[in-house]
Amino acid sequence: MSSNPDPSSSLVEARDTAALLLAVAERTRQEFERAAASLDLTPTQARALLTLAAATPMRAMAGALHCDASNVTGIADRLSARGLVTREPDPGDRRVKLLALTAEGKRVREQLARTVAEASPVLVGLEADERATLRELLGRVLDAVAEAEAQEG
Amino acid sequence: MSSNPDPSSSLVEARDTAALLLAVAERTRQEFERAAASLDLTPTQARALLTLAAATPMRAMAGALHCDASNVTGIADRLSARGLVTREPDPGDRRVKLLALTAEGKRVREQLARTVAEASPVLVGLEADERATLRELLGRVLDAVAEAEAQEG
DNA sequence: TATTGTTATACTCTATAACTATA
DNA sequence: TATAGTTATAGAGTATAACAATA
Repeated sequence: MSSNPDPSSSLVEARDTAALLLAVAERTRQEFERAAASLDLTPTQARALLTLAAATPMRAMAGALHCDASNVTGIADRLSARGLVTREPDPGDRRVKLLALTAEGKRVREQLARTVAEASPVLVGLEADERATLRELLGRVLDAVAEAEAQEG
Repeated sequence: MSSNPDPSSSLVEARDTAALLLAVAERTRQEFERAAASLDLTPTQARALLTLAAATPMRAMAGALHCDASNVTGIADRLSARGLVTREPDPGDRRVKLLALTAEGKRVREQLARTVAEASPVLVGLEADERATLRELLGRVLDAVAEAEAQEG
């Protein structure tokens, strides 16, 4: 070990990178929360809205939000009370209810997506070519994580 | 606009980068939550613990957690009930209570920091030189955000 | 007067367990 | 039997407003 300084210093820099990513992630979360609040949405409601590119079974919504299925009832209730989503029957399975955006829901979702994108930390401080590099690296990270997940189960 | 394709395509790629960062941030949040849960901590409790490198006034903790000061009472109560923190008087100002880690709190905090670092998405999928590039870019993003914040107030 | 921490209150998110209607 | 959605329940985080102790 002492003959090669790389292993330990590599560990250190890996942790530095992890800490930096955690800080940026924290910041991103904060901006997301602010963007959601500007539209009177909680972070969870905002995440649910962004999930609804198409009508989605409530069970699938629970999966997308990484929460228990019982939570989706309340989340859908509150979005529904604001007129942003409706529960539609699934033609193929009468147990299933599909969450679908109303016209107003679509408007709010688009505004949300715009606001979130505009508030992203990457829009300040990086040039176009640097963003390209960042995109490449982040894409690799996501792919690796997805692959690791697929293997483990 | 049509004479120069760059502005619009640049906007598109900027949004792609923002979306990618959001996805990685979401993933990071998820791993953080899992690491916290493995030590029977909620995400908020874990964030509070990581803040406590040194004894911290409750007011400052509220600032670090970006939450209202009234919340810190309950968060400190629960950490205190588990024997991880204590409330110490501030010698210089009798209104202030300093949150300080117990010996057990220090142990849990260190274990948490280790687990969080090991679970970071950047540890899979990136080589050392790529992590160096990522570190450079993320550092720039953080700096730019901090600067923008300082200007706006 | 202003600030620190607390309490009371209300809302949202979260998981667990038990229930119903369908499959 | 198994699955989709709901309800009941309980704990945690969140903000607002009002309060006591201290500055």
